Order: sequence, then structure tokens, then C-alpha cells
Amino acid sequence: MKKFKEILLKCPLFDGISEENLYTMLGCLGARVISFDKKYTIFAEGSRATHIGILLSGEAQVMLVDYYGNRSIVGNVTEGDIFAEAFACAELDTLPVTVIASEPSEVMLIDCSHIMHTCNNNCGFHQQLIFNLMKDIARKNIALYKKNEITAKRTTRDKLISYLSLEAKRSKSSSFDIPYDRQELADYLGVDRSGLSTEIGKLRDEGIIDTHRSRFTIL
Amino acid sequence: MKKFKEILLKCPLFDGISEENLYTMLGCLGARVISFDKKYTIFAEGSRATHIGILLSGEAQVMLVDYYGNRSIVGNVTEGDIFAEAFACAELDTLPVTVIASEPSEVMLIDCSHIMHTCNNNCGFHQQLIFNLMKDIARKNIALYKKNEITAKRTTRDKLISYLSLEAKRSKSSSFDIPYDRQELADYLGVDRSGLSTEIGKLRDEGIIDTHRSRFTIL
DNA sequence: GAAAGTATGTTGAATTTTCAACAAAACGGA
DNA sequence: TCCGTTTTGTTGAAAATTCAACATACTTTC
Repeated sequence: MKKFKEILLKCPLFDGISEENLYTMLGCLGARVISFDKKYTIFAEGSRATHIGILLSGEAQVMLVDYYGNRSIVGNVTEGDIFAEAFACAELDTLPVTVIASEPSEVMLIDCSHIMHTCNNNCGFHQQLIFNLMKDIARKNIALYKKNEITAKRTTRDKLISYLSLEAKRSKSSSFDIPYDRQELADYLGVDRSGLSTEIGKLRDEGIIDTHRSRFTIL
Repeated sequence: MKKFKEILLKCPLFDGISEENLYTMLGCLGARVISFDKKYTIFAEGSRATHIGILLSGEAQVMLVDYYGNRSIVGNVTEGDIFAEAFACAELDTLPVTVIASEPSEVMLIDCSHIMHTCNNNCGFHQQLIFNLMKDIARKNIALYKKNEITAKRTTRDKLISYLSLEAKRSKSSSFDIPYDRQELADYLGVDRSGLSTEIGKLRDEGIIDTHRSRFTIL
């Protein structure tokens, strides 16, 4: 686990927990690390929602795939992010989403019931963990509101502008990289890829944005 | 507070807390009750996110209103529901949503910092409260995923069918009332009202649903 | 460095949605 | 019950999106 020291110490789940206590705790929680190649499924929709994930390296995407195979990307997971927490915490039986590694990734898995119910060793950090987990789920909640704000817009253009504005604000810069290619961005915004390409072209022609591949600048 | 005994005891925030302890605790938390007439604003977007709300009676809607006045309804609040918890818990400075009473309502307000940080009297239930709050936020999270699933659909028809299917499942019956009128349903699904009316008419003509006002039956 | 594969951009036709305007139905108070 | 108001339904034209097909640009692999 020492290999992941940096990531784990800055992971919001372990806020306020010292390095020495961290390793004991991970043992107590039964944490384990699994590697996934690019495009491999970390969590599959319909499987039992027992574990939360912490992305130690790589990148992943949370998505919904409907009966007809249409993909909707809900969000992106980067290093240090926690994912699938809400499902385990709400004691849902099965996962309603799929999580896929978009880059080769290492993931720490923790059985959520080990966090929710205090263990025999009574290691004394569960309250802190629950508190941290609550704050993280609350933040995730806000991210979902933001996504709602984007998809509530009626046109591809307005969705795109909303998304880029939020990303610019988040990165605190008018220049930023997005974690999606064109097809993924279309699936995130809930629009057609070719129409999205056209709209990006228009915004560029109008001098509103500048872009090359996944790099965007708001002018 | 005794007037609201039934509602409070079944409110998920107070799970596992006995009636006798409840009243002491509410005092300790500084809970207060405010009444709102129909269409009045309970929480306004941009105001400070300090309090969580518990709806004791009536009904309310959580919505986003953009720069141009376009309304997007995020969800409905019914008796016993908690609302605006995530914003206070994530320690966001201002509220990104507006909550409006859709019926005359009574609301209990609790300063979230009183829940998050233990009080002087050390009344001993904060851990239980935090645990309950976490579960509630996690459930809210899942509701937002479901909303995402609906709005990810590309056509009015598919959005409508997704919504009605989820409502039927939730009410465990093929006949159910929805908490929205046509304009509100359109603002919830993110579509045009007249187009929605047309689509409802088509589904009725095709014998897929039966409906009168806010009552729907899936055939 | 060439070839194969993947991603992005472009176009026009078909479909769907939005918009505006109005008609019909339901509702609420006097 | 009547009248005014609100809600819901209907229509056609305008606008936007989707879809399919292909061209071009970029990446990866051998």
C-alpha cells in the first residue's frame, strides 16, 4: 500500500487520518487493490453493490447503458476519486451504473459495510470515515445537480456552452483539457456526435472558443 | 413540536431515535418551524446554504432557473422528506437551487453545522444523526441518477415512458398520481409542454397508457 | 515510414422538437 | 350557476436534432 501513499493521504475519504493509522485501518477495512486494463469493466450494472472504489491510478467513467445499447456518460473518475459510494451506502442491492476504466487503472476496493458498521478491533476511526464519506457523497450530489443543469438546456449549443463554462470555472482557467473525446462528450451531454462536431465548429468560427482535440479555450 | 410527532418519527433523519429523545434533540439542534403559502420560496438560489429543511406538511419542488428564466424541475418534496441537505453538508457557500412550496407547507429548519459538529450538551445522538444523514444523501444521489437516466433519452416519448415506468415501479402499481401538472412535467423531463401533450395523446391513442390529468395508468 | 485503424469533421435528408397561437376543458370563487 | 382564470390539447410552420454516409485527420502498430 505504501506505493499509493500520496494518493491515499489526499483522498477525501481519509481526511484527518494520519499515515501511521491509515495502513492499520486499511487492513481492518479489508481493502484490496485490483488492476484493470483500458476498457475493462470495474463495476458492472446489475452486480451487487457492496464495495466502494477508490481510483489509485488511471482514469474511469461512470455510465448508464440502456436496453438498446445507448450509452449515457454520467461522470469521469480521476486519481484519488471515490466512486460507487452512494449505492453501497444507500444499501441498494444492485448497481444501476457501469464503471469502466478509460485508461489502465488501479482501484482500491473497500466493502462498504466495513465502513458503516464498526469492527471488532474498534479501531476508532469509523466515525471520521463516515463523516468523510458523507461529505464526499454530498459533493457527488452537487456534481449531479451540475450535470442536470447542463442537460436541462434544450439545444446542443447551450449544453456545450454550459459544460465548457463549468469546466473553465472548475479548472480556474479559460484554457483546459476535457476528459472526453467527441463521442464521449456527446454521450455526456446527451446529444448526437456529428451535431456536436458541427456546433463546436460554429463556436470556433464565431470566435467564441478555440479548440484542438480535447483542449478548449474560451475566448 | 408534538403536533408533528408522526412525521418526525418516520423522517429518515431521526431513524433509531426515540420520541422522548427527539424533542430534547430538536431543542439542542435549534430546530424551528416556518410556514409557507403556496408558491412561496422556501430556499432561494444564491442564498447561504446553512440549513437543511424537513417538510412537515404540504409539498414543494426543487428547481433550477437559468439566466433566461427557463425552469428545470429537479425533484418533488413530499411530507417527511429532507431537502437541501447536500449543499449544507458539502459546505457549499451558496445554494445552486431554489425550493418553492407547491402547496401551503410547514418546514422544519435545522442549521446543518449543529448536526455536523457535536454540541456542548454532548447529547450523544450526533453520530446517529450523521449516519442517517449520510444514508439520506446517498438515496438522494440515486434519485439524481434516475433523473439522469430519464433525461438522457433523446425523444420526448422515450423520456415520458422512462419516467412513467420508474413511477409505476416506485408506487408498486400500474396506476399512480404524479406530483406535476403538464407544464411541470415538461420542465421535469426537459421538453416542450405542447409536444409533451401531443406525445401523451399518442400514447393514449396507441393504447399504451390511460390518463386523466395527473393520474396515469400503464396498460 | 507505410498501412490499418480510430477519431473528427462535413453534408443533406428525414425526423423530432420547439414555438406561437388558439381552442377546449377544468377549476375556483363570487 | 356563472364568469374569469388556469390548465390542457391541437395545429402548422420554423428550427434543431438525428441519422447515415463519407472525407479527412490523427494514432498506432508493425
